[in-house]
Amino acid sequence: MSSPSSAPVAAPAAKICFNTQCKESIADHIAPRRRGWRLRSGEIAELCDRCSMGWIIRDSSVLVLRFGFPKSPFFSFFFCHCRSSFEQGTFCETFHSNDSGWRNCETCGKRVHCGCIASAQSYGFLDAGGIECIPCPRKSLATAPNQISSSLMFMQQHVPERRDSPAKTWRSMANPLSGQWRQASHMWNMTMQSDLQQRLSYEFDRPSSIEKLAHGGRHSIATHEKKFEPERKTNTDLNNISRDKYIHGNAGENDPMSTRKSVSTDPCSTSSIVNFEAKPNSSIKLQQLPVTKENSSILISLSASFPSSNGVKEPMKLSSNQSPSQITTPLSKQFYPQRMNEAELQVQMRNGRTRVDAYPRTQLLPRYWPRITNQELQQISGELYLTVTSPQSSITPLFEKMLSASDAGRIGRLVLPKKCAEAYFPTISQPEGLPLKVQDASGKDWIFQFRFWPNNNSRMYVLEGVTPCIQAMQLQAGDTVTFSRIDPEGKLVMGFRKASSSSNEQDPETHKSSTDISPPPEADQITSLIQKDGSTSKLLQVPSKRKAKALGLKSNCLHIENEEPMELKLTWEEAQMLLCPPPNSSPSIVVIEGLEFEEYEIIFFCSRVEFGADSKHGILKKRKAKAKGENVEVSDGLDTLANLAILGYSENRQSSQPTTRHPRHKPGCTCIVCIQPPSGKGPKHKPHCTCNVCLTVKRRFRTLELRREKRQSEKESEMPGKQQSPILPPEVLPQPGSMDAASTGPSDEVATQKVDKLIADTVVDEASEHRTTSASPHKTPQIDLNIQPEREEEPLVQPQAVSLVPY
DNA sequence: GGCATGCATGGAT
DNA sequence: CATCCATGCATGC
Repeated sequence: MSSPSSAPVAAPAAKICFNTQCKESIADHIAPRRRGWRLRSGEIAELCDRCSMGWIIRDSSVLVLRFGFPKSPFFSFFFCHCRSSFEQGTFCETFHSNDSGWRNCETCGKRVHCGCIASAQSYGFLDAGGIECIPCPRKSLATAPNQISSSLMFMQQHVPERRDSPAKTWRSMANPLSGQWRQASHMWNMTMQSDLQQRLSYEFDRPSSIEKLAHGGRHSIATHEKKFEPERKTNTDLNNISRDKYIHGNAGENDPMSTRKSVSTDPCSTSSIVNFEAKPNSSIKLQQLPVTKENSSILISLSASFPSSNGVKEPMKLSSNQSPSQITTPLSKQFYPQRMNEAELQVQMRNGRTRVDAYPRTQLLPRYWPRITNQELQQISGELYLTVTSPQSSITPLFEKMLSASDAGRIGRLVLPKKCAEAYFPTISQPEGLPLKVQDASGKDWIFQFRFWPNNNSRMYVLEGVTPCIQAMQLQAGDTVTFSRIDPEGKLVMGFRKASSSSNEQDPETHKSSTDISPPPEADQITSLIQKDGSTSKLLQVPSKRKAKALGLKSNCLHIENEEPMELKLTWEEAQMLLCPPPNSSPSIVVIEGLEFEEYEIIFFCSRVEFGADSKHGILKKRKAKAKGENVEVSDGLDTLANLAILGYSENRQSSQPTTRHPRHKPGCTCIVCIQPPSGKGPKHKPHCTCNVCLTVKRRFRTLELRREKRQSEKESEMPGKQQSPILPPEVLPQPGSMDAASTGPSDEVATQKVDKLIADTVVDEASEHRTTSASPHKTPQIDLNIQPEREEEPLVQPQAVSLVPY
């Protein structure tokens, strides 16, 4: 049943989801936007929302979205659909076992089904020809881990192996696209930016640690790690294989999601599983992948700030938006602590290699894993990130330490964990060490003497002169200081967490009753809703450790701690697909700068950290009014999020500086849309700037304004009795002529705030809507992806530009 | 005597 | 059992 013919023929008239496991009727107005792969007949498979989302997210991953999780309805939406489409993907087992397309693994000889999309994740192509099933590359990787994708993913396998934390499991989803999904699978290579990330770094760095991580010896993988002998990493053949796979987007075969549960020896089994573990408040990042030329598309990087549980806005970390190969994520930084220069890093990133082969093998004890909360990160970033640091900066939590009595005492010596010091602080060879400048959250610089003294053939690292800082922070024994690094400056930032509140901040739910499954008022709302519809039982669950334990959650799903900033990487097309136009809208073709855009009218909101966030209420409300048939309306939350995500795109890596940059703008564009943050700060184009982009923006704005007015007038004339329900209050809606490229005056700011508010209101409810409308687990369709569409045929990659009307 | 510094010790991991 | 590290303590100013 692996042939497309076995799938129901797309019946546009009936508008039934092409996915045989779904067969959900497709609303007419949605159908045109929910296209899947090209069928042999030349038609395009039409999918329902869920399936199509599952489909599109498997496209090559370039777009980077970061958002708080799970507060981001976008994320919720995203995963709901992912899950709905794929999480139960046992496609091969279910559908394809008897079909053709089987090949033998070149390594083990095992039969591997290569004929279906879903199975594409189960094998990899070898450079020398042939294929190799997942477990085989993994074995290779075990001995040749110095390759970023493999190493990362390999490490990910072990993250949940720790017994002191519940595993976050993630059921890998089936692969709709052979090559594409392999890349897309990278998209799901999540790391916890702070905690997990930290651990990934160290756990991988230190082979011996993995034994600990693989505590319990649940899997034989632990034995593999014992083979992490340095000399074996020189196995260039293996490395090359791994790297090539990675570079060619095939690293998905190495996906630990698959290997971890390698007990499933059937390479076709797509129910591969990966267990993730996320510490509270750690951030999750979907790992950047190198992209091949053909699938390299616009890189969008955006991280959003969402209100933390305590209502404090979390920092928005806008990461770089350069070419994919240039991206140095905090994760990569984490993997490459301070001892690698950017050039090295970039080279290695480009080469798909990590620094682990050059980095001293160290391991942090769990108690030093950074558990910096978003609030703390905000605390740091709030003062530093957007002001002191460069736009492309990112904050990487390094480690933390609970102050001992002596640390907090008047002696002024803060004993540093040896491995932390060696990993993240400058290398010092003399006991005298060197002065180390550390900024606190308020931006104040402190200069400590970073030094050591010999101790039992070892070293004991201390920071001297910390007393003033400790006192300034009013810290005492039991409090925790956190060290983070702002990259790429490498600036050290010191935060703190008071003992009295640290636990709550770290994991607000750990103090809840283990039987308390009621979600926290904010962060877990998505979770709870998803749980209601059953989704979390498979993919999206955001339990606390304790809760997870209490609930006996051991499902093969992704458990992600809430509130964790997350970074997704999507292709531009994926982003576009996420931009759902108003149901009744029809696109208009607009040519801008020589490019044709299929334009849906969506009010674009410019928002940065406030994106989707209501710091006060935490949970955002959706605006209730939605004008029926209103073409010109605020995009719904997802659209807005996507828009904002898109706008986060920046070739200039102005990642930390939120701007209203429009994706259509070219690299280096300095028009107001690109450079003007919502705050109004920064360079401005002159009111009468005649640069191409400004003119374009103005032109587009005028066009849309006129169109909007026209529609409104038409609507009013058609529905005189019906109350006009503009999505935006009039004062928020852009006024004709107000879209002056340089109009960033107070009125604009007011409008911006209102718009942001509306966005915020929109976003959360949108998530709720998607949650509530998400299929129940029983209704969750599996998508029959027994087709291997060629990418060039894929209709989804057709640019479907969405007009983003700057406010 | 008070304080800073550097080393040693021993419990914890 | 080795290592880490919190802290005690000796020494010098």
